[in-house]
Amino acid sequence: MNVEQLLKEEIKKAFRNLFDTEMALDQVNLQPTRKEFDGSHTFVCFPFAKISKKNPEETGKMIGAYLSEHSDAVKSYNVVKGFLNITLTDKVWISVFKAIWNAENYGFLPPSGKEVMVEYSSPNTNKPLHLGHLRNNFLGYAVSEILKANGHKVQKVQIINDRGIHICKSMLAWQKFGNGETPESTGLKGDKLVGNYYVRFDREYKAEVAELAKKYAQEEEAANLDPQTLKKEIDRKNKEGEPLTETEKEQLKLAKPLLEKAEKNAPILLEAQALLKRWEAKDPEVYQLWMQMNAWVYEGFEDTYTQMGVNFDKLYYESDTFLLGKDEVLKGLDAGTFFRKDDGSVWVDLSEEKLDEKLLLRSDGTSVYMTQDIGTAILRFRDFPNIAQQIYTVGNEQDHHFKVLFAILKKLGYAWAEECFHLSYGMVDLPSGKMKSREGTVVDADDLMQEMRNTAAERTQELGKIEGFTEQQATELYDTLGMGALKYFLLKVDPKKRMMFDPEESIQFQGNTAPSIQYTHARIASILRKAKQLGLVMEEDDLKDIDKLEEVESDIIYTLNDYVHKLKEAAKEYSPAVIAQYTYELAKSYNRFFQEVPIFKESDEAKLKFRIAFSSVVGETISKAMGLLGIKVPDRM
RNA sequence: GGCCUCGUAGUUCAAUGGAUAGAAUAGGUGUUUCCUAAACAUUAGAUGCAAGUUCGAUUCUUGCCGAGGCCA
Repeated sequence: MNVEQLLKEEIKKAFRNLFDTEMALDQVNLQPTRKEFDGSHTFVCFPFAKISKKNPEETGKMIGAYLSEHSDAVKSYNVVKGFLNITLTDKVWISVFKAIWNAENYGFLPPSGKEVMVEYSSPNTNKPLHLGHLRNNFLGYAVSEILKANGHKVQKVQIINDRGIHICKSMLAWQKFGNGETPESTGLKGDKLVGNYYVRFDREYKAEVAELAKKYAQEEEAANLDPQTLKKEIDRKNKEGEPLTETEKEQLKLAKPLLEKAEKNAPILLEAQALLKRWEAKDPEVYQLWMQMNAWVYEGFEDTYTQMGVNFDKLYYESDTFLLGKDEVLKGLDAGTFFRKDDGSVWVDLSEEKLDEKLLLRSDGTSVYMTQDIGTAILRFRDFPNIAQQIYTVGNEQDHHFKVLFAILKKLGYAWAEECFHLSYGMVDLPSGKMKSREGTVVDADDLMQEMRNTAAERTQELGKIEGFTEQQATELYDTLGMGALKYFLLKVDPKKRMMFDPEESIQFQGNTAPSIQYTHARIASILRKAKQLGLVMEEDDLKDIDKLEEVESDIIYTLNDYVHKLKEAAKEYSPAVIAQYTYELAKSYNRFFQEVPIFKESDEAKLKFRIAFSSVVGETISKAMGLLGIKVPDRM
């Protein structure tokens, strides 16, 4: 039974009989009653004053009086400043509970027949995963689960950016300075090892740029100028808001072009570019090395994904799709959708879409990000012809990129482009500001996850909560709690918003956190264990003997009933935060119930059994909701 | 320079145009003869500034200030 629907029907009737007006059902807007007032549903009367030709206060009173007289469901009402608050009878709540309790698969909607693809993760293969990737992965995974619970079929995929200049940089540094190091020889995870060489490349590169720029300065007869050092000093001053001296301004004008020239001509960069060319020409030696280093990275990523608890149905590799992208661009060129400039580069004109011109192929024929994204999108729809929608979980710094991508696909005549969606999420900031790998202010994903598990272990041991646990059970619990805390922290914030992560303060286990919710679940599990021991099981008939509920009980039934609404809302908004907030509310109300209402002391057996069944439903709902977020719940903690 | 986000308690986050702007943390004060105190109860504290739209604006519009991003 749907309470809201029922109530709306009744209000509709009230309008018909009181004001002789026929309302559409969706005109009747109910909202949850704020807790400082009595009631569960609130009808806002202001918009209907015109229909009733009475003031809102009067309108509310008339409807309320009508309802309490004519409807079995309404126990009482009150009107505060034009807000009609409706209290339903306990009988209604009991039947709502019964429906949920009896439901075969409560919280999972029937199959919709819709199939969607969710892309998430999609890292570069030159660096280990960091905090930003964690938000991405948890978000993509949770959205996938939410869509599944809404009855859709979901394909989880990612594109691995395994080609390009970045991986060549790591390869080159490894060739030059690696001395044949491998993950085995160093004991490092593969992604970490490769990442180290990327950093090494950058260091060498910077040194060469500084050297070269100095040399250029000497050639320009500005022997005293050290462009790199000058630039650093000026950047620092700009950042801290210090004014620049006149000499510095003069020197900067001189140094800038020299520096740019050096950045383009540093020998190590030229070498990396040469390596990329050889890779594109499928030089066996280069290819071999590339496969080797990528294999290391994948192995490392695989480990990190396992820790994160995420997975994929299919992986796409940029090295497989970028050529398809080129083909599509050339086809588009032939068809006149794109145009070629004098230097041979290929462009698309999107001025009609209020976006400007965009490069698709460089003058030397090499592809850009856009090229391969076109290829990948097309390939995916070939692989999965039934998908209605493609969702890209990518940070909001790419907002413009995706606008352009979707516009291009539309221009190429792909109807499905209309249904492509960029699930854009905000950056994760540190107290020190933005994460920058070059400045070493990155929070490594593996390290952070380990730290969370350690903290969970410490906290649990402090509280003395692992009596009777085996070593393995304890380890599992620490993982459940630590990873839960981390996932919940990153998911409870609206994905669209940028968020702050303070490593010190973010690791909390009290309040609006996963461990606190998990704790509620463990308490419920404890009650259920005891009930089982006592052989207490509720039968449907027991519900007939209950005619009165505690206030907190009907509150919780309202919340349980609201789960499906939240599930739909979360899917519509692509927001796991909706589920996170909901779960916390539910756990919080249950904690109040736990505190206020005794269970095993209850002398009325029907009530006692009801409270056990009721607890069980709350526990299951918590478990399901947390499951959507990829968070496990323990039975003991 | 053009375009796009975002400004809410000390801090981290909420609020389909609705009521006295919710939580959590940090700070006060309480609650363990009772099913797990990672809990509960209680107290104090906020919409960047200025206009406009209306019965009503944190939400919509414009301007300014501030933070971040994208495109050159």
